[in-house]
Amino acid sequence: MQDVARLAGVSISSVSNYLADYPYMKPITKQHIQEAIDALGYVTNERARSLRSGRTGLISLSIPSLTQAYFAELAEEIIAAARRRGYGILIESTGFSRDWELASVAAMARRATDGLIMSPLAMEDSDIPRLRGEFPLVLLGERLFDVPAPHVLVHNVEVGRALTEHLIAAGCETIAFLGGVLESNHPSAEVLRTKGYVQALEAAGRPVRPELVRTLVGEATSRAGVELVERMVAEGVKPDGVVCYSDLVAFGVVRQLREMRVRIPDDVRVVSIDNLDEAQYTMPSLTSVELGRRQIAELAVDSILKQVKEGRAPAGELYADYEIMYRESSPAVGS
Amino acid sequence: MQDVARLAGVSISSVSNYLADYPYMKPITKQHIQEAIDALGYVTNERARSLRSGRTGLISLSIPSLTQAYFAELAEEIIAAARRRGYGILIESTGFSRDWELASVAAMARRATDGLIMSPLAMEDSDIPRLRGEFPLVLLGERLFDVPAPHVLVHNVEVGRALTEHLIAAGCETIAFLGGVLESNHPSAEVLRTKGYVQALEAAGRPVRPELVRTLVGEATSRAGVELVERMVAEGVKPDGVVCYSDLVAFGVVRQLREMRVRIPDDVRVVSIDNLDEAQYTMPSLTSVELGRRQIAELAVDSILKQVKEGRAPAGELYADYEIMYRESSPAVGS
DNA sequence: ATGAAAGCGCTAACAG
DNA sequence: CTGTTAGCGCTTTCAT
Repeated sequence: MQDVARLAGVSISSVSNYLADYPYMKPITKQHIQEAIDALGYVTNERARSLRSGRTGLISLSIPSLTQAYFAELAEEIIAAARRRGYGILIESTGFSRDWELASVAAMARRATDGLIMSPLAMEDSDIPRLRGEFPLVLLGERLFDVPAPHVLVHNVEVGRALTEHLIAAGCETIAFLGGVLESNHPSAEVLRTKGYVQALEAAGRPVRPELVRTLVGEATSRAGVELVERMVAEGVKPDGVVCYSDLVAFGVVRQLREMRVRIPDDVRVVSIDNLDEAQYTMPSLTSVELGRRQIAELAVDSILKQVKEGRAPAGELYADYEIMYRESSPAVGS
Repeated sequence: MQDVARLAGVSISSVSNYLADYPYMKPITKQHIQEAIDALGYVTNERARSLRSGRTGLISLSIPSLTQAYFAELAEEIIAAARRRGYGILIESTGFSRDWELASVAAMARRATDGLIMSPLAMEDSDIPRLRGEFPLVLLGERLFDVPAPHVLVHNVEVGRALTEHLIAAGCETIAFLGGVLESNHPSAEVLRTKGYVQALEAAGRPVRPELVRTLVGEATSRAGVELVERMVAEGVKPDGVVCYSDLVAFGVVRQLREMRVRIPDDVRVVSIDNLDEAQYTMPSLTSVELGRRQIAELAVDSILKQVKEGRAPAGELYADYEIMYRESSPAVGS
């Protein structure tokens, strides 16, 4: 920068001003500086800039695992949203471990990044005090509500309700929820989505039959979807409409139903949530809810950037819009 | 740090020495410093450290897309490998675009990270000069060989050969390669894997029948796999063994074969490459090659760290070991 | 075995 | 509109 200043015949601070788009500057001066920059191939050293300015241009993203397609696709959107704003994303994969989640919070004190977007899945209420602090923070999902920071949320209840309403409108008589949880006071995605399912049934004056709500045993994989269908059918439960907790589960559900020669959507309609890339490519393609990942990404990044300027934002809820993407497994019905 | 020094009754540089594990230091001094650090809750400011030391503790990872499961899972391993060495990973998703790939190279001049691990898929030979420079660099994959930097590679030819040999040993008479490319001088993964397939057939004294090598039209999705099978069967080509270019393609291949009531592995054995997480969960589970993602990750990160110390390494090839993971779609055969 | 001093390269008041 | 000045918080010789 010294060299640029010398070559341009100006002071070092004019160069700095130029780089910062300082408005009051003679065009001729600008031009000289630009020429010197080009001649020397100068690029600013981000390390020095960040020490002095207090900003790194980086945001930490702490998510459970990139191996889970939903998180990978969300990360992709967050990277894109950050880049549009001139920011970079440092990814920390926490593997559903409380220790790693806490580690990524602790790392904020080291000021290697300007803020943290995190999906706290393993942290406990007792860890909430550690999330206090001045650093910009955004939480993804409905856990840990008492943290003094904004939460970016998905309309889980409404999504469950909308999908169920769609199946009702399509004429389904017996609607199952695979991967749901009926009784619980923990506000997990499963519970909330199931709540929406129940609301829709009740609004339609239908009974909620517990044998139609099948809870996942382990992780939400397609194998789990296969098993859920096997067990349900073995018990003689035969729905003509199925809401799946997630696309991964739905992939297994669809596969197993076809295996059993059930026609989709003719015999059974299948709908799901996540709208993974792969949902377009299955046979049949899968009707699924786009949870607004792009919007989630933008809300989260924008909130961080705002907090960088104005300090930690208070607790609050930012909701993303969802959309049912109708595909072959359950086409839209004309209203 | 000032405060810590004052409280411990030592100089600021002793604190720095302590933090750097300087060996010649009285235990009592160390203890005082540690007490002061604990009392004040001091943590080093990484920004200042990196300005002075020239190291950021971050590595850039430039890959096409996290939406592609293979890259997402590779990224996961690289993040883990970096973390084990105290490093963080900044992910840049280039979306197969040459401009974004070049941007992530250009960003290195800004010194926001210590090195770059990149998968150059869209860059051209004419861009090679831009990859010259002093910054630590590791290339993933077989493209752009004339770059003066180490390449981390997968034994593509051998993998294609080993899978084909396995099918031959299993008694398959008619072996197809779905997603292969027979004629080409570009050393892409498709071409190399197909070359291995050809080698195995020739070694077994079998003819290479061009109608058995089906080239993908668009991206390697499961939908493409479905279409490949449809077209092949429509042409009357009916293999009893299938090597798929990747797991994603294989998912579609398996789905379509079952759709056509072909039994796997009884009528047709199916093998593939990538060993995605999902390969264990399909029906039947998929025999697939683990390309040694973990080793790829460690080789790449270690090379970067070595280059951080010793400067850009010369061109060279680092190979990861592969392993066939036998599953239901083609169980191992007793030799 | 410890301390003093000199910056790393840049930004941000503030003065002119 | 441009230049001077004073550091950001740490590491790193080099003395002692």
